[in-house]
Amino acid sequence: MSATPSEPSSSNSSPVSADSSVGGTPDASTSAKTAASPDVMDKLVSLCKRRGFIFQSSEIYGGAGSVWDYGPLGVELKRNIKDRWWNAMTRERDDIEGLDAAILMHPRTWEASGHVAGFVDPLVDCRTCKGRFRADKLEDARCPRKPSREPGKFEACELTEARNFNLMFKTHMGALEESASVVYLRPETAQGIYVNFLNVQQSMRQKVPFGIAQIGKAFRNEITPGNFIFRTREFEQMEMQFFVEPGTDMRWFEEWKQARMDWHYALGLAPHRLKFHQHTDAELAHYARAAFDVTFDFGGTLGFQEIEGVHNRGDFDLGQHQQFSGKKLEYYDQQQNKRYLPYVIETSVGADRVTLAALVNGYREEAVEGESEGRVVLGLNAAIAPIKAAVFPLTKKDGQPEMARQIVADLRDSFAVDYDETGSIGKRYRRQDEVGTPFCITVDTESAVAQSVTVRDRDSLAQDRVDVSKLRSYLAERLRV
RNA sequence: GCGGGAAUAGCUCAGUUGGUAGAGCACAACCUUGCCAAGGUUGGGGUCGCGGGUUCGAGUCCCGUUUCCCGCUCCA
Repeated sequence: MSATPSEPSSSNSSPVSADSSVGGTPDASTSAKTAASPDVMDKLVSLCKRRGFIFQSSEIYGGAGSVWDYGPLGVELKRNIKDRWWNAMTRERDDIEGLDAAILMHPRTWEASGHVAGFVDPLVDCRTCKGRFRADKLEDARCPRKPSREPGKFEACELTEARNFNLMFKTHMGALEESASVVYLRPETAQGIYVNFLNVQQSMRQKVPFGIAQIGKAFRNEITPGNFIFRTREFEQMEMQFFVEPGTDMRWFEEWKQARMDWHYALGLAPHRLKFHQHTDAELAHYARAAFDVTFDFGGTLGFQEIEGVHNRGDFDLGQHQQFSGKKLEYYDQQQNKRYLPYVIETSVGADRVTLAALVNGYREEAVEGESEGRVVLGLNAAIAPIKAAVFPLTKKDGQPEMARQIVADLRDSFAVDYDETGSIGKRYRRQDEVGTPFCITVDTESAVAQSVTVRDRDSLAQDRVDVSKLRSYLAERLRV
């Protein structure tokens, strides 16, 4: 987490100064076609399907609403992003512990969190005036068509039946549905952390300030899902809740704000596409004392949208759980000899949204000198690219395929590598460009004798001649970004 | 949830006043070439989103439904 806005991750910017032979540069501000073009999202959806990144769920049945499946390359990309987050949060720090809480939780959890109460209101719609009203407050409501009329009069309206709009998925725990208790699929992962606050603190002998990190699925019956994997009903969150002493919370809040933005820079997201959005008082959630979103410019009609939220939740959550469970959740500070309910600084990233941001950020179409059609490149940060290196025999003669396969066998324990011998060499390069593979290794006519291969860089198209014995270190050095 | 639009091969799309489905690209095999896509030959793929209806006959007309897109609405 050391990159700064002025120095984005190297793999995502041109390693050489912009050369006219490489039409567009990876810099979105100068590239002819970037995700700012309204059609780029469509092209990305198409590319993701064609190349095995993301498929619509249950497609053969006509598709399930607003859920998506990650294909072979998509799962690698997303996993790489999650691993990066996990390492930055837990492995590289002493003051954050990992957790994997269950999706199904005690139903009282959601009463305490406010999710049940906040969304039980039955609503009615009017087919005529398009108004929407709370069914239990109809007598106070007015038809927007006739605002001067008395409240509660709806003779011109055609009201629908009252419907519940709870965003939580509901199911039953227990085999017999009648006698089983209602449970919910968690609408956020955070509560699994709060209820385990003392378990983690005591078992790991942590002292406040410390954090708990978790990656997991969450579910919301969104009224308006859409925009590919941006808003889906099943999604994955990467959440870290940092517990601090009251009074120190705003300092930690600022620290985490910056740390999280730095993480996105280091991921390779273009600095000019990232910015904070501060929640206004009206936007602040019921639990929040302060909130900033990290927003990313997805281009087109989407524009800047939230990919992460950094919230100061105060002691709302621990306080609620303490009240609803009847169990003390206070932390005992031995040095100061005092008990208190810690405040919580929450950082909550949408894993799917960051994945989409990385795809949008990386997508570019470039002109190539001497060609009518250019190439499509997925300029992913090398560290998150699903395939790190592809190995090709230049020809199928002279034992080149065998040598190439041997290189694949030698590298695959450390890197995700791919072998391809079909089509022309140029076509194979293009195929790899399209899925963001940073390096292509080619076994050519000199390779057998010289015991060396060419390594071609995705962004610069430059080729290095590298000894086979040094391939591993050559790649390792360049993939550590 | 409301209004509008759309759905035909993996992708992008044709398909006439209803007459049993096509192209380009992609993909696979073989031949050829060999460092930046498109050479040659051959081939696999679609019950036209799904379900009804009208008709001798439906990709085409009608109804319903699902999914996606655009607006509105909603949004922890």
